[in-house]
Amino acid sequence: MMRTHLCGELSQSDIGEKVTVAGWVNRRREHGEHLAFVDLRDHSGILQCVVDNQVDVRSEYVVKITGQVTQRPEGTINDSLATGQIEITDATVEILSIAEPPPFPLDDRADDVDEMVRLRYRYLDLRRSRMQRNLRVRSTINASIRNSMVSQGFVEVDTPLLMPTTPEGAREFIVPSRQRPGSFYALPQSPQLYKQLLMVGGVDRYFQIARCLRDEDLRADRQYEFMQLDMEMSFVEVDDVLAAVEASVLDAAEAVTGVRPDPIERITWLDAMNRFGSDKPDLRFGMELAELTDVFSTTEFKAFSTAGSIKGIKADQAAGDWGRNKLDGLTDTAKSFGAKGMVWLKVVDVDGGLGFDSPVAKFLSEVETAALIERFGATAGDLLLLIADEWHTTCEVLGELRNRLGRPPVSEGPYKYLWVVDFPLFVGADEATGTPKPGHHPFCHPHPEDLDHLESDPMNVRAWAYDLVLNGWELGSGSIRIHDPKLQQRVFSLLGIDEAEAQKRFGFFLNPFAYGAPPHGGFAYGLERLGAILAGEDNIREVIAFPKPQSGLDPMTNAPTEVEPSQLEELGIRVLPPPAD
RNA sequence: GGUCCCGUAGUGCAGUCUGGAGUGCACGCCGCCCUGUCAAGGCGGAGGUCGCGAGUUCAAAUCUCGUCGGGACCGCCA
Repeated sequence: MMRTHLCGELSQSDIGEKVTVAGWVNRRREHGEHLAFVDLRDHSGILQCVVDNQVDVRSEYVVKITGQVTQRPEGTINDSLATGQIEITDATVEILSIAEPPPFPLDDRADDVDEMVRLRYRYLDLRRSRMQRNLRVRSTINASIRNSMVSQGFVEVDTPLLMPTTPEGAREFIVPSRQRPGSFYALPQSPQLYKQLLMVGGVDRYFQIARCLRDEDLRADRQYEFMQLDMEMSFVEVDDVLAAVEASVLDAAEAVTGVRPDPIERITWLDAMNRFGSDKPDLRFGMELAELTDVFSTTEFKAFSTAGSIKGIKADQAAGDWGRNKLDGLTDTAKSFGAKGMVWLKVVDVDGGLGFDSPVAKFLSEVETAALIERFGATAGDLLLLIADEWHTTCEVLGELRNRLGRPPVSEGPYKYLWVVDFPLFVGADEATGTPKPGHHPFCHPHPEDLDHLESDPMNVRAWAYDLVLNGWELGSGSIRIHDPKLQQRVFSLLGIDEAEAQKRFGFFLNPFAYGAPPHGGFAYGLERLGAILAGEDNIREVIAFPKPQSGLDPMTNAPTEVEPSQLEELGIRVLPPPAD
């Protein structure tokens, strides 16, 4: 070994030892001809070495230093450094690599550097303690999840990256076949189909730390490629799946933070929408939606009299923070989410009681005003926001407004995990055909209590489908799957898919179910999202070694690149000229 | 496909509204000095296509239009 110790693991108990450490020169401080301090950095920390200033070492030089661990002289102890009690003296320095000055400081100041610069030089960015910590958070999560799943009797199985294209769901990355020019593989959006076939194959409990790829626009919480803990179990009900997933998530969280979270609360999708206006509510703050439809049952106010659902939220003592311009902006926000408008009311003192400062105050009766104040428990200085629309829009818009007004950054504590259960089987309808669209995916098992009205009232059929939410981010989702071909065909029929089309689109997946499929269900959750939140980051790029910016163009490798004409020739591919505008 | 914000030295910024010579700050870098510093200190120095291209103007970092790049979000992500 080239070294005897890591920089960060040395302490006062090593005083007197002769050691060899190696790493990068974090900083050098010169003090005349024969004295300089070199702060040596490796992934474990920083260690001060006292060296002869005749040695020419500069920032980011890679050096090996041999010397004696020594107690620092009185008055020179650095409390802000973990190794601040000690230093290496009688040091001999061997330069292993020289280095150009880095394009940006490799300390906390780089947090403010343009992210493109960091990504272009990601290999330098990764030397920083923040990135080292974040990669190790990811590693800890993977290790504890793997351990948790194995200890629960799950079997780790790899599934193919090259698979057939499937028409449903996210846009796929496709890979041309050389041996069959004109045909293509698709990279998996998830191992969904394979893991269900593993259940048919008797694996019983499967898991995989799986790479998934989706060719959809990038976001703070979305990359083209991401990792998920993917799992599937046979002979189980909803509670069994949730318990297995919960154990792995809590194990991972405990391993990273040192604190085991409380058992995860559950809420139904319907309650989540009614109370928080979201299917991924952030429970770190209140500001729940208040039901107001009944308050306005006989109202003269036109905008309210025709609405199917009226709800509102209250921002405590926020009236002063929201002037006309900002409220107009908030109204535009509400409209951009589909609302026809937004009513704001500032609660003010009027003689003998409370009233409203609002453009619509004059349209509200005394009874309605009093009922609103009472329903919200409002006091002077509060700001009320009301939305009147069809139920789903009312909820969703208020959920968005609630987040705008009250939501802390996702990375801020405390951690609030939440199961959202009983999702609807169908959400909305296809505009062209009028048939319902699957809420989760077409293989999701309807709730047995709702099977009697599957055909007569499909939009009110619940699914055995569930999501895991952390601080308002969807970590993952899952469901109990349909294992009975007859039930599967009922669902397909509702989706407007006849047997011939089902065979064509999903045949390779459905036919195996004729050979004896066990009841089964599963789940998958995103490891970058969990990692980011546990690492205190609000962007998953910060916990990915080599992420891509929103354009998907890699500033470090310049991918994607053009390929040689001969490569295209071999694949039977001709590229169209760029479209003329 | 859309909305909003950003782009000035290697890095972070000020200057832009109200046009007047690349005017400036901090860090970093290079050289010299310095034997107890620790995001050391002192002195000196180098470093600029104000993202790019048009337009307006006697004059553009500054105003206008376009374009490129980046970010947040909507659509999209079964």
